[in-house]
Amino acid sequence: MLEGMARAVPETHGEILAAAARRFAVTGYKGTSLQDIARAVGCSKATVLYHFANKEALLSELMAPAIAVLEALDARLAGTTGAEAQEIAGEGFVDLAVRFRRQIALLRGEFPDLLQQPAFAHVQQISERLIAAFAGNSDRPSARIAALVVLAGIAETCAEFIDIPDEELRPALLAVVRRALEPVT
Amino acid sequence: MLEGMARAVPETHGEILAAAARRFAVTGYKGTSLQDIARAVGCSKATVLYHFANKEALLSELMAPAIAVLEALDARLAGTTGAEAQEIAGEGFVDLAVRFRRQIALLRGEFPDLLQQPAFAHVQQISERLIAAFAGNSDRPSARIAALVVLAGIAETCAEFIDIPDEELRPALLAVVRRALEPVT
DNA sequence: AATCCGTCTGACCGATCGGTCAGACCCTGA
DNA sequence: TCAGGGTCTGACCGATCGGTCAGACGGATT
Repeated sequence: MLEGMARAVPETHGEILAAAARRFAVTGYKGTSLQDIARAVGCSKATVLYHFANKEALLSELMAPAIAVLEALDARLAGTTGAEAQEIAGEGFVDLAVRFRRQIALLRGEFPDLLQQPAFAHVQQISERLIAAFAGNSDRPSARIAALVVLAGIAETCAEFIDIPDEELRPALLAVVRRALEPVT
Repeated sequence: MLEGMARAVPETHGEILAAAARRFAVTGYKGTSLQDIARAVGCSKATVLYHFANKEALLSELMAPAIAVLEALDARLAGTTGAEAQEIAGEGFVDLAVRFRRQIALLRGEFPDLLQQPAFAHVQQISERLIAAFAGNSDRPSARIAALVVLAGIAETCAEFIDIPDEELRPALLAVVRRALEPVT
């Protein structure tokens, strides 16, 4: 019955997931059809839908690890204020954005739409708390504007620089974050 | 024959253009169908395609003024270097982004795709020169990374804050730009 | 009255989308 | 040898996309 052995069967599931990650990162979620993914894998569209209930399930499985890390960052942010919140948010989000560059690239411009889906129910509130942390929990409009510039700028930059090594991207992003954020009064 | 009189006929052309601007800014270019625009105007989809050759022509006419200002900024940038280039690019682009917030919002995430279209032939090169100017014409990777964070952050922030008055958004953006850019060595 | 033309529309087109389904194929255990 | 189940696929579905076209309508010109 149960055999803990490694399966010799072709791991189509994983191949589809990997191909979808690659295609989504280039042409976005809406801009990539199941046909595209199937072609990249070398199977039929029906096979993709055999391994994944629907297109949204594919996206959810792809985003799950990134969302888990985002939730962990949100937890670390609880109870912090001012400069401490800015530092934790900056270091944590740069880390996350660099590590999950592909995942960030795939929701370029589709972020508001995809947030509606049940799989991303919490992400909306988390990103609001993240902006507040970047603003040092200040409610001054200029602080919130600076926070959004930093947040969106990091995301877009990570999505753009897919190929350069982490060791080069991370410190440069951290430097610009520390410069750009409005100092707490 | 020729009468310079004001036409009493309904200016459907302008109405379609205005409705398209509003819809595109919310749901993006690809995400807005000609049917959507027609419904917002209160006419048929065929009427939209009577006044505009195709969907791309609608986009071109909508983007033309923003692109003209972008080209003017590019011309002012020619021959500048270092801190001067940073200042001109910063002030000029913030101005442009604030004024044409709707136009920027509509190409959220679709920027790379839409650049392929012939109407935006030069924009690709202009935006590369703009990034170089933000970097103070330095080729250090950290300077270019900071430049992209600023450029993308401004664009996304303007697209997000559609409703707040210009007088509030502009100075806050200018402040974060001047802070964030890497000082020229 | 007849004509003409700018404006507008419903019906239709081929393509593509996400998704379904019956059945083919093959390996395994009885 | 046969039955069962996991894997895979071609054919198909309804919906929607951008775009086309023949013709209806109405006001101005002759």
